[in-house]
Amino acid sequence: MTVDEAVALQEKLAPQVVRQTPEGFSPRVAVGLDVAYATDSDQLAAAAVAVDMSTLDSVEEAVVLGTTDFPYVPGLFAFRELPSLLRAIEQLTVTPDVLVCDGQGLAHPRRFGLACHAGVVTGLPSIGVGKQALGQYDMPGDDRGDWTPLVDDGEVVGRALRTQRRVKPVFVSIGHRMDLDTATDLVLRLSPRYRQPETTRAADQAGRRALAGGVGVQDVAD
DNA sequence: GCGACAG
DNA sequence: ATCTTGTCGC
Repeated sequence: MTVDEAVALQEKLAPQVVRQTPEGFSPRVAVGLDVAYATDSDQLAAAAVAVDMSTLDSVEEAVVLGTTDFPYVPGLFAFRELPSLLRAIEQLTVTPDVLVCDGQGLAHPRRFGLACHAGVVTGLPSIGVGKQALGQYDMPGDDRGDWTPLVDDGEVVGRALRTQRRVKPVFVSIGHRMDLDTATDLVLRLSPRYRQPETTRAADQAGRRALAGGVGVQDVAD
């Protein structure tokens, strides 16, 4: 796929994003998505880790090895990571109630970041949690839970959210079948101790673990 | 036109 | 994203 085709696909799928959370949404299983890259090759490890929302324990993880077929282009991030991430999600035996992506959702120039793309193609609710913002924002207060709107082109596309006192904020935006308040609440619940959600941390670790040791997918359930 | 630009 | 251990601070 070319850059132009990728942009065209985003513009075509963006209208399909549902900015409303399903009735009675009460996720029991949140799935964290992240990709780790090898230093000396084009190999990557895409990880999908299912986390129990009540205990925040990992209940299952799937990692798939792949290669980078698409270069890193700001705005087209999903075309680099999503193909492998979808394969990882398929390996899970549990059904995700919500996907937690490492990157932006609606906070994207075409309102279709990785989290939106992942949500739309799977039909699952999803949210995006980025470490860097695409857009403008004022620094939120110092306390955990403090937030300010993330604005792009005059539109509120997400929030700069402080998940830990005096720690740099993360940038939350909706992916699909989700609203900002619910996404914010979810991210806070997933981040009781560290800056990033446990879902992202678990997926990050699973990914680099797979790149290091050749040992493949492990089910961490008892 | 120029720079900045999720991971 | 990746190169990387210990260390200062709450």
